[in-house]
Formats: sequence, structure tokens, C-alpha cells
Amino acid sequence: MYTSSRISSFNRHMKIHTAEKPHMCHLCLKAFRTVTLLRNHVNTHTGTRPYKCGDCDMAFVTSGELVRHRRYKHTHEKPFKCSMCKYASVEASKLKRHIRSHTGERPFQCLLCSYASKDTYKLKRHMRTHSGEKPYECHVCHARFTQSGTMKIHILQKHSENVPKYQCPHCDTIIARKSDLRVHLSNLHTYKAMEMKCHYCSSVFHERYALIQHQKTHKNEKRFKCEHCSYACKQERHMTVHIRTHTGEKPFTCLSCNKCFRQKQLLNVHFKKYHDTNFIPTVYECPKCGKGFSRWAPY
DNA sequence: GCGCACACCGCCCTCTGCTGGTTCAAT
DNA sequence: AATTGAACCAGCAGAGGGCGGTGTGCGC
Repeated sequence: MYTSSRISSFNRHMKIHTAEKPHMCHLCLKAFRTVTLLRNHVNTHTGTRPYKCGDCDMAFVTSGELVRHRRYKHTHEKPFKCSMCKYASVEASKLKRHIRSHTGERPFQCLLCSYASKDTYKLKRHMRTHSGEKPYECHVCHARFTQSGTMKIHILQKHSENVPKYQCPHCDTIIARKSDLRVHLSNLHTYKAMEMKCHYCSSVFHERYALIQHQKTHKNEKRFKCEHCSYACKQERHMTVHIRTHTGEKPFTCLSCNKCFRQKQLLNVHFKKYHDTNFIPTVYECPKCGKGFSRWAPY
């Protein structure tokens, strides 16, 4: 309900409830309620911006726009202060919007899902997830995106030189995105209460990166050492075979001639060579004299 | 009644950061 | 060959900056 102490203000207000628009633009025939609105409109045709900023090249149609611009860009005066945090804004509407981040109020409800936003723009942006609209197109590869920021990152990462990289402060890893570095730090360099055991020894770690680095030290380690000689190897199955050279054990017997072998592979080679009638031995020919050999032993 | 100053609404933009699917190299 | 896990990548939402436009209070 509008009330006013002045009849002139009341009459002006009442005009907004009528379709009466007596002031017409002579350039586009659009009509306006007041002379001021018409003048501002005509200025958009003529490019007239009477209110010029003294500190930059910007100019505005109304004085209010100039004042606000100067606050944003030059004086940084922010009269609207949040009572719950340090936030302050140039405009009251911005403070109102900010307050919603404290209260959690979400007045703008999506009609197609449960999402609700704190301002109209976010709801409008959200609606693209339902419509499938992708208004932003990469000028290089023509890929399309729902948000301009996503496209900007795409162009930067895919089509630009001198792409910014993020160096992990704890290791040599360089990562393309700041948010991915955060994931890297969380996964590899964050203390975990649960103990992580080394696959090869009894060591335990609380940080995944330390565990991985430690396990690399085992990589070329010959962990299996012979009790009877200096032989050492990486795999247990190799040691099992080696031990037979000390015990004399030869568990693989040829069924055709009863000859015994320490390794199954040696038995297989023996059988093919001496008992398999279809066996055709590979002959390696010398490229210089043409002489044939049964094994390849380059020069 | 006019015009200035200010309040207010709305629109669009950027920056930021999280998330989950994909890719690819190491095991 | 299958599995694993770290980096890559696009999608999406939160927060805030900046400006266009309109309505209102009030001095002249």
C-alpha cells in the first residue's frame, strides 16, 4: 500500500497503475510515463552520457550510476556492512544477497527438481542443466559449455601456450589445476589415522606418499638370499629352484628316458629336442658366412 | 511539476572450488 | 590381461562485482 504526504508524489505514483504513457520517443516511438524516463531513453539512442567519471573514461546516463561506479571503482566506499562478518558492499541489494549465505535462505525454487538458489541468476544458470543449453562455444575446437568459466578453463588448458601449472610443495608432481592439486595433497600428503603397511616389509606409514616412496626402495632389492651361498634374487620361485642346486633335488622326470631335471622348463626343452618327432629346431644363420647355429648369440 | 539523489530490482559477469567420470601408466 | 590409482577434465554451484533501469523522497 503506497502512501505519501504529498499530493504530487501520490499523483506520480498513481501513474504506474495506468497504461498512460504520454511521453513518446521521436526516434523509436516507444512511450514513457515521465519526461525523465524519456530523456534517459533518448540518451541511449544518442549515446549521451552526461555524468562523466573524473577518474576514468566511464560515463553514465544518471548521476546515481556515476556515484555507484565511483564507489565500486575508485573510492571503494562500502556503506552496507554485514553484522555477522566483515563483508561490506556498495549496494544494499548485495548485502541482502550476502545475508542469505548466513541464513541459508533460498527463495528461488526450481520447478523441475529440488534445487533452490539464493538468487535469480543461479536459478537461471541451473535451468540449463534441465534444458541442455550450452551457450558458450570454444572458438578453436567448437566444443560447447554450459558456463563461460568452464569454457575459459578449457581454452586455457587445451589451446593456450604457457599454461599455468601448480607445483606440489611436498613432491615433484606438477598439476594442471589448483583444485586437482588440492585432491593430490589430500590423497598423498595428508596424515591418516589408519596405519598403511609396506607390501614388502614390516614398516607402517600414515601418509600415502611416504609409503609409496618407501616401497620404491624395495623395487630392485634382492630380498631372497640363499643360506648356503651368495646367491640372491627378487622372486621366491627363483630361490626355490636355486635351492635344488644344493639339495640335488630334480623333481621333473622325462617319461620317455627317465632323465631328471631341476626345472619344468628344462624338461620341456629336453622332451621337444629328443622325443618330439614333429620338432623342427630353429636355426640361426650367420649373415656373413651362412653357417647355421642352434642358439642365437649375436657376435 | 521538475529534477536530483537514493533505494531497489534485475541481469550478467568472473572467480572459486568441489565432484564424479575418464584416461592412462604402473603394477 | 586385469586391476589400481593419480591426474585430467567438464559439469555445476557458491559468492560477489558491476551496471542498466525504474520508483520514490524531497528540495527547489
